[in-house]
Amino acid sequence: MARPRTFDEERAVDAAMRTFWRSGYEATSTQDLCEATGLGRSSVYNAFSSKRELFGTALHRYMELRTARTVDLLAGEAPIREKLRTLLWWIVDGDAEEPTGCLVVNSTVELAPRDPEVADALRRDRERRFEALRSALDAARRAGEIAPDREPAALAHFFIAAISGMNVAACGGADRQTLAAIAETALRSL
Amino acid sequence: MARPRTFDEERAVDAAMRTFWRSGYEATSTQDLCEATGLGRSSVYNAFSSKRELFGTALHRYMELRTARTVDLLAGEAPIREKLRTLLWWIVDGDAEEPTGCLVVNSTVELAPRDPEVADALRRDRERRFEALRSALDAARRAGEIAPDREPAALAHFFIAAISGMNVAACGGADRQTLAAIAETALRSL
DNA sequence: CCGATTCTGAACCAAGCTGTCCAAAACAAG
DNA sequence: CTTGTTTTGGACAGCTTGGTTCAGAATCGG
Repeated sequence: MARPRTFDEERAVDAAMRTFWRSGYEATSTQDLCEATGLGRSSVYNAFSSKRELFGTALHRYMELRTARTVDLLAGEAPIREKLRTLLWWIVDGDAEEPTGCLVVNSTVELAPRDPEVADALRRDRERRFEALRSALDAARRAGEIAPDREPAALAHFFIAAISGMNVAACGGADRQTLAAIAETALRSL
Repeated sequence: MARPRTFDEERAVDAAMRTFWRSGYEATSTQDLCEATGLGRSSVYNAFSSKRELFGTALHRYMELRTARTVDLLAGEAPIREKLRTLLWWIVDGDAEEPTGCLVVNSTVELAPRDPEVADALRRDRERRFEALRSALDAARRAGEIAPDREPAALAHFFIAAISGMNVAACGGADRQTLAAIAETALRSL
């Protein structure tokens, strides 16, 4: 009963996500978002209300994609060392199609300290990843894959931090070899 | 032979540094810088040329203070484990007077990917820290403090990444206990 | 005290920002 | 086709931004 949208909303969110990811929230103008999505201002504001709102949607999409993949991996059957190696090597071999680094890390640094809503969304996502890690590590400990004196929760926090650190290094232009060295060293704390 | 400045330039840089540190480069307006330093626009522009330039000076000052402290610590006589523990615990017990996190990490994430000059300054600082770490680790290995099969360079990269990761966690609101767990776990990779 | 020079505060500027508005176009349903 | 609703592009508005200008205050050497 009305004119239908001529663009794919999911594609638009995806384009916006990459733009925020590459340039950060503040350095991305609404003009940039229009160009990235290929939409006019009206369409963007009509569909997403505001830059803030669109950022929220984009961040949500990013977290959903990434965290779901991580949770799946950790819930699998492989030995814990292999799971964690896979996790860390996703960062070593980035994706040439995508921006360097990680939108979650970038947003934590740029926005979390001064935006409670973003901070909260990030915290929820982090807790999801933490739980997945902790429970996989706990299972591995019970299965005797890792020493019984290792604290799963501490290890989970540690791996989250190691992953953040690798993403910061990637933003700083670290080469594959450096990232690989970090990954392999981190794995030795198991 | 002319009117002297009525403000302390170093103090002004310090105030600007904290502002960039707390809010990021883009989110800090020149107005914010005037308020933080207590100077008028003319004075700021007369002394520091531009926002970019002032940021550069502030970042330089930050890196000099931090890295000098780190290099001193690592060049000291203490056992390597103790040195590294001190380094990591500087982050666990932050400084209530100062913003959370680390300006170097924040700038690496926000600016390095799109600003070659900043990226270069950050890279030089990182190399200084890397060298200090690597040489301390190498000395420790020769002294038998750590296993001979540990690669000092890999460990150095790893600790830099771990420190970055802890700073990201701090930005995300991690509590002392979490940061302590990360620090202690990282130390186990020695 | 004087002249040269520098600093400072406030007004000012152009450009870019986020967000709004509106008329026209495009469609679905009857 | 008509009617009703939504989308769309482009113009527009109000602010804020980083940066400049300039007149006058301040302070130095002489």
